[in-house]
Amino acid sequence: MILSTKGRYGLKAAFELALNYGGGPVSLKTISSKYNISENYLEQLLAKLRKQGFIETVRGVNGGYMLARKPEEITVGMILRALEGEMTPSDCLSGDVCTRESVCATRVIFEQIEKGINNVIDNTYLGDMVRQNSKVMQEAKLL
Amino acid sequence: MILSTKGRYGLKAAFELALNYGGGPVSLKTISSKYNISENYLEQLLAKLRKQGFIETVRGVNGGYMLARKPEEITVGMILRALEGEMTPSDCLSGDVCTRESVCATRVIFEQIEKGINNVIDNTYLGDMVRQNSKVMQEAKLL
DNA sequence: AGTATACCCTAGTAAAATTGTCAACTATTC
DNA sequence: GAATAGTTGACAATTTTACTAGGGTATACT
Ligand code: FES
Ligand code: FES
Repeated sequence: MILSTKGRYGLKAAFELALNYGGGPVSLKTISSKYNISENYLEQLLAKLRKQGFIETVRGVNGGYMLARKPEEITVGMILRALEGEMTPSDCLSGDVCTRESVCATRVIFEQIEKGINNVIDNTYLGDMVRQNSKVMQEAKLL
Repeated sequence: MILSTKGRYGLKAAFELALNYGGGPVSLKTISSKYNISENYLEQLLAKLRKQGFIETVRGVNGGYMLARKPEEITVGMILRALEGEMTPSDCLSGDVCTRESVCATRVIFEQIEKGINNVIDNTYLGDMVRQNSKVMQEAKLL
């Protein structure tokens, strides 16, 4: 398992906000009950996204959460990194030099894995998810 | 962080065995001191690899570990999965149906991430690592 | 035969990460 | 001012990680 619930829940929530982009704030309760996620826990995840500038909030009655930018400007990678930290297979890749060996055979592998992951998450925008989803939903209706 | 020390240490050990393929068994102590890994801990990792048929052992004096197959027949993915379990971003992808939604927008993302990872680890063999390493070592010498 | 070497196996365990829960507080609307 | 809804910090249960400890077994060498 590569992603914890933090990344998985948080991405679902971000997708939900993208789905409702432009339609006013969505309350925590709405999201948590739709996806069956603990309310208080999801709150903490959304707080992280807010502190990093991806979502905005409106307090009080009829308040809730909303994307701070267009769905076309937020990548899946931004969301996942905000929640899970760097998406690296090994610490060595982010900053620190390999401890023991000057030339490390496994490092090359880790770099490639990282590249493979980044390639997906940095090139998929929340907007893409919304479009893809509406296409799938339409096809499901046609059956 | 995607891989734990299990996968990272285990892959290093497997690489070391690939490096010595055909040259008799390599002792635990040799590997653990070369890579600065706890002996008893590494033993447990190698036990997993043995139980899944990737390495063989010779007991007694001058004994040690050796690959059970050619380095060209063992992928990085085999090693990592033996140690870490399925390399999936989300449980949903391995067997279980998505719980809440019939059509899940994030599932597509997880599938692509998984595909990206598998693409690397299933197409890289220990033999490739050895060749790549010897090339890098030669280049380093020429400087 | 005896001893040193080296793998085998199980149990335990401290620390960290994960996955939440709880409760008091603040802001907004009606 | 009552109801709604986000904010914050503390904290607790559970699981995973990364080991450690120690006895057991097989082999080689003398
Ligand atoms: S020791 Fe850092 S990647 Fe090898
Ligand atoms: S609920 Fe399983 S991938 Fe979405």
